[in-house]
Amino acid sequence: MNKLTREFYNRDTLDVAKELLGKHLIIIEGNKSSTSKIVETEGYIGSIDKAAHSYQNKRTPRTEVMFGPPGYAYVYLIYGMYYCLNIVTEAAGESAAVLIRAVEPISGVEEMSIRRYKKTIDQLNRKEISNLTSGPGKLCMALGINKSHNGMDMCGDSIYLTYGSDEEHEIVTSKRINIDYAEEAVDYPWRFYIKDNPFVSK
DNA sequence: GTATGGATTGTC
DNA sequence: ACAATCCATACT
Repeated sequence: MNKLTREFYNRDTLDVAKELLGKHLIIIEGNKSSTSKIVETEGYIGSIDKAAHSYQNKRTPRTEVMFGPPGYAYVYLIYGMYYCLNIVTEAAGESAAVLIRAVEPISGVEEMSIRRYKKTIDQLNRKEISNLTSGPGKLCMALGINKSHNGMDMCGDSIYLTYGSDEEHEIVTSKRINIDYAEEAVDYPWRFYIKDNPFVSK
């Protein structure tokens, strides 16, 4: 399957956020791999967005990767417990990224189940299955994404995206989640998800 | 050095 | 409704 190239990410952040829906996220580690379908995203645009870590192009050790070239991973720890995965967008010098808020498991699901619940997939109940990857922290746990992935090239060979299947999907647009502090930016319609997909965050 | 709070989740 | 849990950031 064709990989998304760096040029895909070198564009308007909200266009990238919308178009990432339905794409497949591939992670290779050793002889194992996982595939999941992106079903929910949010755009963050440092130059104008009070919800972004890099608001007003604030450059710190943490936000540095967002100022670099597009197609790299920005991974940060939230609430002292969970990691969140973003893909850097727009040209180097801009500080913008797309937060991957939810994915649908496709392959390597046994590993996801173990990482998330220390149980095999057949031991999971209905609720646990629907909670495998239905949130930004959940999907990082399931996919084994951590601080070591920060700054990784997502156009390389160990973590990358493909065009996936060409299934139709309807895109829903909404306000972003859990950014109550962001004043006027709380109302920006920069969250996108696939309508009726069961793995969209709750 | 100290203080503050968060792009979340699971449980109560 | 709220605790868990800790690091990045801002301030002294």
